[in-house]
Amino acid sequence: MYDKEYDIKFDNTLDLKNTIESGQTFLWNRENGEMFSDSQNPAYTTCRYYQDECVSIRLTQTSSNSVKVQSNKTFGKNIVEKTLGRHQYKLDEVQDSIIQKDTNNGIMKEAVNKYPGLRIVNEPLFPTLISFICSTQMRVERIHQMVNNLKEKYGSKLENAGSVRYAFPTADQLSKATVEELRELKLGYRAGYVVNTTGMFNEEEFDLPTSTEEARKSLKQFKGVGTKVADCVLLYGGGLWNVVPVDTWIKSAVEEHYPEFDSDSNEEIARKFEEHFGDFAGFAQAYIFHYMRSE
DNA sequence: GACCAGGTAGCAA
DNA sequence: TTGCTACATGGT
Repeated sequence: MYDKEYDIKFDNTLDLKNTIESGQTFLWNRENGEMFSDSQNPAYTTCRYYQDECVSIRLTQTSSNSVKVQSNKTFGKNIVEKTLGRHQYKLDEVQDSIIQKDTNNGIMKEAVNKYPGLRIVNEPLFPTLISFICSTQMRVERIHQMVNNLKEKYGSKLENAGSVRYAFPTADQLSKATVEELRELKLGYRAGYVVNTTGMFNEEEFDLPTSTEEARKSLKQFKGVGTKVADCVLLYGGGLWNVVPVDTWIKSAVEEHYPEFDSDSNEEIARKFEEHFGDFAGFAQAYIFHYMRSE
């Protein structure tokens, strides 16, 4: 299945497991065993479209700052570099920035020190949009299950040497789904949002505006997309690192550790957090989120 | 059996 | 604008 193999070395530390399993992306699966359970150094697989081709990828961590990429296509390497931010930034500079700006050096420093290789992923837009529409009022484990259900029912199947992989469906493929079918896949009330949003989404023409505010507004036109979901899409699917999605975990972290950012409005918390931490505020959010959840 | 999970839409005031 | 409430589903 994989005739291409590459090593990617990062300038700074990379923690593959915590990056992929910290609720930023639901597009990867462990090769053996369930996600979000104890395991030392799992291999991850995904299957996706790139330039109209279906690409299968297997990823393993080989040292504290390198991964091995196996793929059926040469550009499997490019996909991994984009997803994990090989060229976009130096993680130590990002971490220095948010720790220096922190008003509660205790918790932020602790979170960064606990997960020094945690990065922000950069995944394709449409799968990220649908994944986070599914995420409302759901546990991370079940979101992952819903995404896998969508892949298996509507995505392209890639089969070779006894292993079977499914790509997340394109908007065109997913447009065949009905609300009834999606309810059978346990999407609950989100089924209608997914059908509606998929119908509105034109994969070729949709382009995220460059300004954060305009981009957020354009995402919120889709059904099931409010501020929090839009912000997740911007951060994990749009590469906008200044954006801070505020959910129940961040809300309680703010109440406990950052009272100066607190407000009745999650949107106001988000903007205060963004304003304070600046360009890398989304990283600050990711460290706090993962740290709170793994307590 | 209540309560909660990476919230949002729809409606009233 | 702000403040309710219903919404599917499964785990604790």
